[in-house]
Amino acid sequence: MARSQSTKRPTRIQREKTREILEAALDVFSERGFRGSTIDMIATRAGLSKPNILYYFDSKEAIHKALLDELLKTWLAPLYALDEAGEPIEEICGYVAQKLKMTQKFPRESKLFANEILQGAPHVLPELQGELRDLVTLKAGVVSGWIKAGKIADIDPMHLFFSIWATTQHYADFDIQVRAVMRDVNDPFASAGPFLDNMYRKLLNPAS
Amino acid sequence: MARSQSTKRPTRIQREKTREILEAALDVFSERGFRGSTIDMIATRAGLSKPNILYYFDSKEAIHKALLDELLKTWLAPLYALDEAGEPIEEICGYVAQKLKMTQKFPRESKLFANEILQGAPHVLPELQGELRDLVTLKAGVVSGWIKAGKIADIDPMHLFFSIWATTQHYADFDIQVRAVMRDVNDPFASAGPFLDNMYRKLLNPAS
DNA sequence: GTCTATATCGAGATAGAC
DNA sequence: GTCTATCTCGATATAGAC
Repeated sequence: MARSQSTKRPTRIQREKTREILEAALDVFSERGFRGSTIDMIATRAGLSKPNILYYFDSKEAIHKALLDELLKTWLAPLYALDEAGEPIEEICGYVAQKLKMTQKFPRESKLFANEILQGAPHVLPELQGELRDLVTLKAGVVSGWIKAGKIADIDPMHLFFSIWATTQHYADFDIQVRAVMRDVNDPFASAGPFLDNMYRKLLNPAS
Repeated sequence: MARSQSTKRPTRIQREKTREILEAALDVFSERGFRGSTIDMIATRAGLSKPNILYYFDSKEAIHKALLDELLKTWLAPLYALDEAGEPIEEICGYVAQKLKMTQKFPRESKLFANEILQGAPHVLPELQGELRDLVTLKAGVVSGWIKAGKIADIDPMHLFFSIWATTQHYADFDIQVRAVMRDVNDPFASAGPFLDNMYRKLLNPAS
């Protein structure tokens, strides 16, 4: 039988090992980037041998691609959830809070994604130009509707999303710098939450 | 004579070639990261041969370090310029504008720095924990003074700086994503400027 | 399915001619 | 100072025993 990649019905053990490899690979790739990582590092962290890794995945690139595909599915979920029928400011501030929570809970995923984009998105450019663009265009329309209805201040919806992504993911992607500056604060996320909530409430307040 | 690195008086030609190599290296490193770049790529872009590069620099790492050292000097200049005696809101919004302008003018430097931090700052961690931390602590004190004097709203100064860095550098570091989303906008920076200026004026307004 | 051993290749760095 | 040719090493991927 060929590689498990082409197997129709993976056994429970196969699924578990695949999961363990992806888990180890996420550690390594997020810390060192794709080219800075070696299969040996992944193998060591997964407690397997190098050829054994290549029994489950066709190549180093295949592992990387699998991680990115999985990531994109969950990464956009909070934005999909932005609800036109909800209370505008609570919807957007709720989105900010959820994005920050995801960043705190999944810093490795955030770094993996940042690395990919920084290198020019060689693996996910089509998804950015397709699914992401469509989703952002759709939700920017929702925000524009709120603005026209006078429910929030008049701001550029796209830049609103960019600023939310930038400010939240910063705490994972640049954590070394954040920690270097806030040396004696052990949880930067704790104070980042209220800061960002306050910032976006002021930005969106229709009265100002 | 040994490597030019140890030469006391580099000739004009030596300085020019060194500059050309650094210029080419900045291109390559910012696009592909340190490990994704090869000396051959740098050589080709500089119009030189591989061994010739290694005549001017001891190693690939030495080129990278030279770029980072040079970068740090100019990167912090705008923050140093934040003036306690100035008008608070204009000082901070001026800093935002300058940071955005620097990001627009030096996107390669921004990406080089982002790559370095994302990988855990292997080369500049001491500078982050030293010079950067000291500078930010100092300027956070200035901002705190403005808050106590009632000149700006009560916000966390450190998170203010983080948000400024994140929102401005985002347009260089994640430019592929920004361009994918804003497909038919040819200059995202043009609209980002007013958006950020408005955002920080609202955030800092002491009346709210 | 999992290992040891190995083929192969790319890239950093050096030797030595010019 | 600059080149061609080469050494060397590390890493991906494969062969083949168990």
